[in-house]
Amino acid sequence: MNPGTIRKSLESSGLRCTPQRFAVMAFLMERPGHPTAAEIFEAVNRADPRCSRATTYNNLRDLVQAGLVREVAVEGRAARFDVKGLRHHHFICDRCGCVEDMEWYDVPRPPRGSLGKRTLRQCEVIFRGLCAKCAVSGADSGVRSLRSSVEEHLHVQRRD
Amino acid sequence: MNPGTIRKSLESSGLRCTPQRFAVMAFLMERPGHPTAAEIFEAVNRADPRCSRATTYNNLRDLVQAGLVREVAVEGRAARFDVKGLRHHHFICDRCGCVEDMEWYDVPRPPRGSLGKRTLRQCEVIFRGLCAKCAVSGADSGVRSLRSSVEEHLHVQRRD
DNA sequence: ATATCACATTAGATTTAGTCTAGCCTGCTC
DNA sequence: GAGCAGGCTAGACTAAATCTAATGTGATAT
Ligand SMILES: [Mn+2]
Ligand SMILES: [Mn+2]
Ligand SMILES: [Zn+2]
Ligand SMILES: [Zn+2]
Repeated sequence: MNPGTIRKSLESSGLRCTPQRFAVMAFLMERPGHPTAAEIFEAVNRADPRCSRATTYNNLRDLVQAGLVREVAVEGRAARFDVKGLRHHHFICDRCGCVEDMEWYDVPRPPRGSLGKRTLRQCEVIFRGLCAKCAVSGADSGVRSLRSSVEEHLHVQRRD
Repeated sequence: MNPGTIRKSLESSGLRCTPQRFAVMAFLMERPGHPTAAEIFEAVNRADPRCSRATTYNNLRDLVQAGLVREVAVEGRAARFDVKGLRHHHFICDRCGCVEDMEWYDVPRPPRGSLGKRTLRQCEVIFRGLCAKCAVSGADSGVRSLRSSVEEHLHVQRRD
């Protein structure tokens, strides 16, 4: 990824291009696998120890606020981060918690009236299930299959 | 809510109906506002100090695994819990982080082929924006409006 | 050139949210 | 009533993230 591009995207969002902020952004761009804050800190700090933990977290916060980076919360696991390139949805694995990109498509807005006084900014879809790796290996362990076997036994329809 | 109903739903999911487990479930049913684990612990423990923190968390884990309760992760905040009654989606407030129920509707499945070897269990929609309270009070502060003003200034289209 | 100011960064302490441990209790079966 | 499994407890522990108080950096003003 061209350094000039990162520089420009930072500055056009009103953020100064400091070495630390640049490094966080560059790492996110060259590693599109939704790393956690801890992973980002470790990698950036190893490459250049001039970026402390507090700075990594501060910069992630700033990048999210500026709309350049997305934070993805995952149940029971550390948050993951994602440079906002092309629009996309997310698939989250029930077993390993990994986050994967899914092709984007338009989501129908909520039915008229159900919104009340709320202000809608975004509709996103989250797909859940087993990632390719988890679906293949030992397809019969983990949360997902525990659930399945309970339901199978009870002939119950799960409601989400 | 009828105690018998709770009892039955626990047992038909293969969970024993202990006083502590019942209390957690009962609290979730009579307080449909997506409380955090800490709130649940505090309330249940106050009503009956025989339910410790570990037990509250263990029971929440068991209830989620059994499919009776849903856990909702929220960026930068504690997870929230939700009894699975009628199907519904969620609205999460950008500013205060509250989680609100939204009328359910069918979500189009991901386009054929984009799923690969993954196993799909669920598609859920998450709406984001400002809740009624936050939309009304001081509609011009907070993350949302910082973003908006940056974009307005730059004439930039946000991509999610 | 020097002062000033806002913003950025730092190491490490602190808080928050949740998990783990080791032992005890309770109800069921033999 | 011994044995056993599941459940419960207090409190220690851990992971993730935030806060604090001090320092650094670079732009502008004098
Ligand atoms: Mn992504
Ligand atoms: Mn809900
Ligand atoms: Zn997986
Ligand atoms: Zn709100």
